[in-house]
Amino acid sequence: MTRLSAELRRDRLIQAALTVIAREGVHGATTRAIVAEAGMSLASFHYVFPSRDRLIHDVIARVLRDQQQVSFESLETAGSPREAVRLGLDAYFELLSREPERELAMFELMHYAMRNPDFGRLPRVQHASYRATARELLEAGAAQVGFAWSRPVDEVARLLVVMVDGMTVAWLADRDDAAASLVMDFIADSLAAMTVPAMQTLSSTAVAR
Amino acid sequence: MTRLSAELRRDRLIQAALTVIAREGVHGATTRAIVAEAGMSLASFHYVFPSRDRLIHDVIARVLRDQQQVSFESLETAGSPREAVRLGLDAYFELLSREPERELAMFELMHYAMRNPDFGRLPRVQHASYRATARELLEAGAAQVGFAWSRPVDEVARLLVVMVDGMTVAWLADRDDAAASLVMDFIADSLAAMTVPAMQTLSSTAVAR
DNA sequence: GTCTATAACCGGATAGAC
DNA sequence: GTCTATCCGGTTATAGAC
Repeated sequence: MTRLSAELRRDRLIQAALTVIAREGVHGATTRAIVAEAGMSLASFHYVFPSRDRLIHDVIARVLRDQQQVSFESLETAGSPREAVRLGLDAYFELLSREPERELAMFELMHYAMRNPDFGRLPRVQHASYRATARELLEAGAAQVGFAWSRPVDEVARLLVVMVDGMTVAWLADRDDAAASLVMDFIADSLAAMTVPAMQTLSSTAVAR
Repeated sequence: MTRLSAELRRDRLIQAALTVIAREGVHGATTRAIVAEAGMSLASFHYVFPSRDRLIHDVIARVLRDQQQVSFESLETAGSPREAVRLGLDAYFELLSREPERELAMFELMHYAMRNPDFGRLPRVQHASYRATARELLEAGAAQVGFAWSRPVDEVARLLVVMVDGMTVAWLADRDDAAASLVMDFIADSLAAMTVPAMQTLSSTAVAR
């Protein structure tokens, strides 16, 4: 029909794939389902992607790129480290509750990548990207509220990702909001215990043990 | 060939399925691959299972049943709550390191069940089973080493499962043993902070806040 | 570049002989 | 009860017209 550039077509297919994967799972994201979602023909798919696996690969890469745009808004009203962490967790949980399939899809994509040797180090990169995002948030929170982390921030970021991932897995399985709230309280308490009041003249890294 | 009872045949197929799922993932566990692993014909499969999905369902149920047999041995030498938790975590990590695909398979099975409405509450049950096992270990550890949990043990169990799941996801993605060790130290410290010295005359539940 | 049509294959499930 | 042979729907990928 209308002539589209290969780049635009790739973008649309990746976006459509993400939608279908969230709705039907990686298994249900067949090339047919994806092109139907994108409103194009099956042949057009193979004009821009050599294979379905290559598309899945690029979907993961896209997710990693886009996820960097996290919101720092929720931190602005926090009065204490604990509150800053708790507000950030609330914002995440709100996202998780609104689109559970989206988060489930992230796990499915990671596991799919782990099973396919062609995906190489992508699972590793995906997890590193999560930690990098967590680190940014932790540093932004510290700057915003005025405190420093008493451990290397990379360590704190890893612990945060571990706990948030675990909480997500649990909530996806049992959909227990109250239990998730309990876990978030625990996370907030744990991270708050890793902070020290800010020193004006020293950078936060210099304060770390 | 040799005549087998339906029950025995079911057992063998479930066992074979578990092997194939660990090796190839849920996606790769086709009926053909499973019967090849079990050394029987495709028709035999459908003689005892109405469908592949029903087999997957039963595989999950089997896993839940068998997992109860956890080892309490590692706790015996512990001298403190923190050490007890750390030893338990070491034992788990040893298992994870030895058969990573097995743990990956557990996640895949849970996610597969989440995507299929026919599986009903099975994901919920699966997670509840993990927590129940964690609870048993926590109670055994307290009894063995001689301390009590200062929070409801169900809460502690949930936090433990959340952290262990998160650690597992992270390690499967990046295979970073040192980072996992750091996380296990954190878990041990966190749980140790939730203990109080045992009172001889009161049960541990009576001591909980 | 984009489409329709089809090749080539694979998977779950079944028929029917033994 | 157990097997071989087959059906049938669905999947990726490609051929070839426009």
